[in-house]
Amino acid sequence: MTTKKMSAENETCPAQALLKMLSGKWKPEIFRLATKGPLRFSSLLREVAGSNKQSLSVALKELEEAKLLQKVIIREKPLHIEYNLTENGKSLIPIFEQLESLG
Amino acid sequence: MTTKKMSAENETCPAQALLKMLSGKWKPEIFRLATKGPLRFSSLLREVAGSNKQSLSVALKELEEAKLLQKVIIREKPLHIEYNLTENGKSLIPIFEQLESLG
DNA sequence: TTTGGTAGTCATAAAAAACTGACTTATTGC
DNA sequence: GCAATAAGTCAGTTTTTTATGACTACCAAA
Repeated sequence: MTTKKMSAENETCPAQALLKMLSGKWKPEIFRLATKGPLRFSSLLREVAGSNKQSLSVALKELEEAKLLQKVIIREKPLHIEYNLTENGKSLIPIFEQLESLG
Repeated sequence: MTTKKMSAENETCPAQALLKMLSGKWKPEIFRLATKGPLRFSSLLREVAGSNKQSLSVALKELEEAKLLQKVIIREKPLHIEYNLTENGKSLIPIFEQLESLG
């Protein structure tokens, strides 16, 4: 069963995992918005220009799996879901701000 | 001529450009090696496990275009080429180290 | 029980990134 | 001129990422 191409993720570079967490077309902006406050799916869809449900869904899931965001069900007026930064996510803010300051 | 899909790069997130400079399968490791000293194509090909000429070539070109690396022709024994960090590239080192420390 | 809001999933298609092996260019040493 | 070393390029293919539109699930109010 030795497949010719293994996605064995031979990551020899420690920074790579972190970079990957924020890589792709939508994750950086989603992360930035998350630093401003809780996110809702429908708001993102409206506010993130050019985005689409599927891509946001994938990006949110990946940010969640990377433990940068966490999903919270809000049992209120219209029941909905919020995405918040985890402690892990918050620890990335200073680095993110440094990146922004260089841009 | 309104093409349905424009790659208009609507980058509303300032950090995104920086992240993009180091995105992809090979650029993080190449950058990390560049912080240790000058790079040569053939050495990279040997040292970066699983890489290949084409991908390294593309990655180096992108790092060059992003002004993180610069190409220098070395007129010595066997004439060859070196890739060095630019000042711009060096300014990223602290951020990169922070990323590594979190990993 | 139908309607409306919220938050998605699914199958499929298109675009971008990465891989492979053959081929190219430039310089040096014999 | 001929081979060797270094640094690639090129065409074609595969893999991964992103996009589209239709459809689903949950709850609440009328």
